[in-house]
Amino acid sequence: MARRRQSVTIKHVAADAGVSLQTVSRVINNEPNVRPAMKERVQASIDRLGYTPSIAAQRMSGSRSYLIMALNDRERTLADWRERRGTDWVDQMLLGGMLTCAEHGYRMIVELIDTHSDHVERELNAALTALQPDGVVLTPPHSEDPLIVDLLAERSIPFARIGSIAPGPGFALTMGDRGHAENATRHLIELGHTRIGMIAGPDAYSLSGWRVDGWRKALKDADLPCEGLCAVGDFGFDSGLEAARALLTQDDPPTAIIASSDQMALATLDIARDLGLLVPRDLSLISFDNTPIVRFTDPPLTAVDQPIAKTISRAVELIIRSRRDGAPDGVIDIEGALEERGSTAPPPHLRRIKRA
Amino acid sequence: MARRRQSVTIKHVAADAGVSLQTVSRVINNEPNVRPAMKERVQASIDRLGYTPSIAAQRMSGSRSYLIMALNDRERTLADWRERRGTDWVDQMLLGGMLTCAEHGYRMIVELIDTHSDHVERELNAALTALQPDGVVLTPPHSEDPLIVDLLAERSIPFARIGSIAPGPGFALTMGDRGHAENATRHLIELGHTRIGMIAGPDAYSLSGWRVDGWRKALKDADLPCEGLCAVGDFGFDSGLEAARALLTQDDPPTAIIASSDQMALATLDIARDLGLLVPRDLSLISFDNTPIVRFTDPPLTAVDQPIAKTISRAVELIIRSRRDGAPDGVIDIEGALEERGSTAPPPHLRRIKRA
DNA sequence: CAACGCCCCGCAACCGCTTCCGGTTCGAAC
DNA sequence: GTTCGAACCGGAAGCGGTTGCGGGGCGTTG
Repeated sequence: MARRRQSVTIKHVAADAGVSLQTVSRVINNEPNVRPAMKERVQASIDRLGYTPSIAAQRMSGSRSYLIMALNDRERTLADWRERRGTDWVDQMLLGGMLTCAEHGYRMIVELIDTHSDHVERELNAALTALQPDGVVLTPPHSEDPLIVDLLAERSIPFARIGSIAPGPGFALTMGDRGHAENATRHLIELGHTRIGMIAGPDAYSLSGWRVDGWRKALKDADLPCEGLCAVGDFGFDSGLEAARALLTQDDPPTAIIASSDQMALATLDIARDLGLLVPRDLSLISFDNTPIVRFTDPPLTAVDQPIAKTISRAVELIIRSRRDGAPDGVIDIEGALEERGSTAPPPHLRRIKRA
Repeated sequence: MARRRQSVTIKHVAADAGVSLQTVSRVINNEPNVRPAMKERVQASIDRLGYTPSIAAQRMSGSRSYLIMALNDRERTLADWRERRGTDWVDQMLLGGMLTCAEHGYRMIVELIDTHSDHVERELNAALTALQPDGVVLTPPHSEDPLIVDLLAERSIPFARIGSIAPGPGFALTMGDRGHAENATRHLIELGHTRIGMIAGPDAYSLSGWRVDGWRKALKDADLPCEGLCAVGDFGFDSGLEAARALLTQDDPPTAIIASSDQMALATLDIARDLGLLVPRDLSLISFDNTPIVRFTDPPLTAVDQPIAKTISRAVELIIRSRRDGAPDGVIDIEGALEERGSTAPPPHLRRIKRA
């Protein structure tokens, strides 16, 4: 029971239990062909000595490293961080992934990679050979980068593509962007809005397109116009300012806006204030993401919750299980939900009618 | 130049350069006794093949794992996350640490550990032997847990204690809590406030005490009272509600409050609204943390910025350098700053005088 | 009762890299 | 032209596990 400064190794356990190394190894990995009595004896030694296998050694000899790598866009992460905007993606990713990894004896390690750089391949290769992860989680925009996807496929490392529905290697997971945009739009239509604007994300992200599709479909189903009601941003605050101003200063401005990110919604809130518009009296606002911030704005924002953590968690599970069960087929869709808060209400003209 | 599905190892490089393994190893680790010409040749092969050493193998043979472990309190992290409060600590920790690690060829891995549990020791030991990190970063309350500190010291793993000034093994880093609380209080005094309340953090955190000390000192220097003006919370939103209510519903309530966390400040904002107090007209408010949320509240909160990322970054640097330079002496203090926003103003009675 | 096969367990090799140590080469001093 | 030390390079062991394979025990069968 004496605590030692050197870690206990499999050798110590073997000696303690009076068996050979590989028997201990079998017990650790739950392999068959070990008598229950023997298994128990070895387990007792393991518990008593407080033995834990070194993942470095496991990786060296066996094929598993018990590491899952989560890739993120360096530039965007750094920008978000530098400007103290909150880095919800990294945050949610880490937590959702970490917990699920822990449940299976794995660990998650976050890696930042430049996206638009000619040495992406080199960077990724370096990370892969350095860490030798058992799986990789890709988030947008990496999940749609053919270079990265191909590289992982070529190395036959299981990986998950979040926010991509393209067929191809790896598992595809989405967060119901199309449906949620449609629902959000419909929600606004039901409140009586007839001119509903959209601030879309950048084209480089497929999910930007899906959201626009959902918005457009809901409008079409209700015979409402969408021309001139869609502005494009880059998910960031500044781009949101510009997009919101463009939408709200036109001749017949929308009475409701769906923003493709919380940051752009916050920007819209600012522009509305500048223009003397009260939210939700004069303008209804729905955002995507549902980061912690939107609960504390004035008014709190109605938002589509993006279940990032849940999605990453599912991705990790798929990766870990893929060793046994193989790849799942089709696109896995994780549902979020519209969280109603104070930024949506019937449009001004309906109010006036009611008052009259 | 043909890409291979198997990683290139040191053997391939050695063969390609026509030298032995250990020469390559020397080049990688920048060891002396390698002729420049030879070094160049080997480096060329490394570049051409895109070789990166496997950290698992490096850990196995040598003494370095190139991993730094960041410990966090599981319960608190999970609670923060579940309730979508934002997990700024983890976030900032990860980013600050990750970037600095990357600069030195290290990687950071976040580990959650239960704090108030009898198997802390077991959990920590397991993580240490599994990962064999080259260093550990401890945050409050772990940084003040003797069990954890002793365990790390015993294994002679370099580690940093953030938010602890106690002498002992490891490096101590703080974020100027005492001084910042004093400055914040003085700022309010200069605005004319004479009754300044404090919502402190839990006693389990030493920094809670330091902040109270700073607040008390500033008041004492100005001959202002502090009796009955300090309430205690646990950094969480709910505890903030209670503390704020206690302070603001007493007979002679404070006209300004310093909250020891953003969450408790947000709670104070809610209570003030309930009591019909306008911030900053009737109540000035300063918070600690300066998480992204406080920029978007109404009004935006004046806050003491806690330079978590910078501190973690420094901690990582110290750990990595300690191999060469040994431990720094004394407590390292990373300065934050008071970021003035819209939640502080002169107290009501002064306003009335001015108006009169 | 001998032969056969299955279930257990252990010996040895090896994963990719570093470290210890011994051998070779080269330039300078005598 | 030797001698000698420093600089440079390579052979071999070993880190802590896993995997392939071979051997002993024991129950089943002819």
